[in-house]
Amino acid sequence: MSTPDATTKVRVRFCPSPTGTPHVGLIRTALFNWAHARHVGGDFVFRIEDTDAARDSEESYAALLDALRWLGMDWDEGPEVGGPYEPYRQSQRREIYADVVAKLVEAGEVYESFSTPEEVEARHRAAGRDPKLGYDNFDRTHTDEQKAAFRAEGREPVLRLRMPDHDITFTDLVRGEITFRAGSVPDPVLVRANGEPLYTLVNPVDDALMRITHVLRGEDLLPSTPRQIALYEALRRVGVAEFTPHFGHMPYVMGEGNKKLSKRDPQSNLFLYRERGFLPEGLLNYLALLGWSIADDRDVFTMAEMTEAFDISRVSANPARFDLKKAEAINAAHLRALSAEEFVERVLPHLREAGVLPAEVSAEQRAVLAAIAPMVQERCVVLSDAAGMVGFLFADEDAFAPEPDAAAKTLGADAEPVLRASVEALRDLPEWTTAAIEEALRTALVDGLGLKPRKAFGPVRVAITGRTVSPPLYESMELLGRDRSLGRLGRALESVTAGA
RNA sequence: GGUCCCGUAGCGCAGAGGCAGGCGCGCCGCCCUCUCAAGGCGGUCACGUCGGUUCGAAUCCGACCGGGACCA
Repeated sequence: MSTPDATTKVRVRFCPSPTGTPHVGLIRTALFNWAHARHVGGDFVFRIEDTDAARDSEESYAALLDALRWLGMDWDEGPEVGGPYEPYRQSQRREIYADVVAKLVEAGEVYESFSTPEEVEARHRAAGRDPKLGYDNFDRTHTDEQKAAFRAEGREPVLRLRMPDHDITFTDLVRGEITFRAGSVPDPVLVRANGEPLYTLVNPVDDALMRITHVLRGEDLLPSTPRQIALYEALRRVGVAEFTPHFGHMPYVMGEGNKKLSKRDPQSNLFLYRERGFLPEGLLNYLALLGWSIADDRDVFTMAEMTEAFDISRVSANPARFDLKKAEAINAAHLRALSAEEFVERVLPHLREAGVLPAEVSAEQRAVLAAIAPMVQERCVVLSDAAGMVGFLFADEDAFAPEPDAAAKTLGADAEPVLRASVEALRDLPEWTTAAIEEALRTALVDGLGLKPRKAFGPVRVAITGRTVSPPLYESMELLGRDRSLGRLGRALESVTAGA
């Protein structure tokens, strides 16, 4: 088999079908292709396989571009970018396929096959073979008269590729040498009876025409590799392909249980992660770990580090399980690594989305956010977590009320003396700073009332922030301001007194 | 049914003929502590089974078992 030599520029491709929302497994495939291209300084080609009119949609197509752009996986050739092998949507390449088919027919690489599945099965049965063996290569040797006779019966033939009668061996970039025995792969259909070319034909033809050197794809396509290699051999003989690419098959991404992560599983929906506030670099980092690792003692890294280190031969052949907890942990690490300014920028859209901040953020709101950001940042796993933590700072006083669960837990009758003492201690505080607030509250509650800190500050926290879990209390109060803080403590005190 | 891939802790990855008790996530405990995080310390948990080759096997070979995929 003639494979691309060292002087051929490396070209990889990502060629999804636009059916539905991008799947994290699909994105992992894109990532490994992209990383390989960037690592070796090759081209990353983006091609859309939109030949299934029944399942493809324009929304899905747009979603694919949106996904790659959000993640920062730039393509050197493809939709909206162009390139020397246009067009990059299969739906616009039909004449090309017709032309290739004509060459294959003329060269006798493919043949007309008239058998129905029922007839194939019947022949297997009659010969005492397993009826489920698949196509039996029966139509390989028909004469022109026989074919004419079939046509006279009203039959229309499909076009099949004649598989070679030798073993097919190739070196998988991920798995090493793999051999398919001669005769174990039946002659595949390349073109339907109605003239429609199938994936079997179209995918390798485009790869050949686009001079793809490395086909890195999911393990599910491994069994189709022998017939593609056979097709490449035929395409080379008719002058369509220059070489047969290298193949590498990446492991499955598994979901719960022992099943491949399904498209219908919400865990597989890429955009759900974006909506929750995963960082592109965090998600990508996690996805990279699905079958690859940068080192045995490290798993948080940037995409620059990944492209520097990525080596397809070090990808594991084992199925990878998608672990949401781990994904979140990796994302949280990236979130913490952000500068405070960057964090504010990124979190803003999520705060607007949650209704915590208005579309037009005032300078004052921005300043408050910037001040609380460092304390919130290290408490977030995803950006949307921030909404619940900073909401209390931007709430209208009329509308503000502690969360019912939090209130039920900490604002009972025994909170009354705590809240009363807090108001007393804070009312005339000379300066409203974190340090002063802390000292006043400690003196009043811990020393004065003899309470454990946990008991002392719980009711204050809920009165001020509305939640049992919040950013650090004194800083929060300083930012809230004296009037609003005292107002909230006062109202909490009223409700406690009224309830008692 | 045929073909192909994969079995190292709950999960993800290292280890590829030489003492497996590695790293990260998770979980548990402790420290820190105004809550929750973060951080620090400690703990928990693994080579699918059976043969073979070898002085020595997670690693090479074979069979089996299990999981998965593709084709029909």
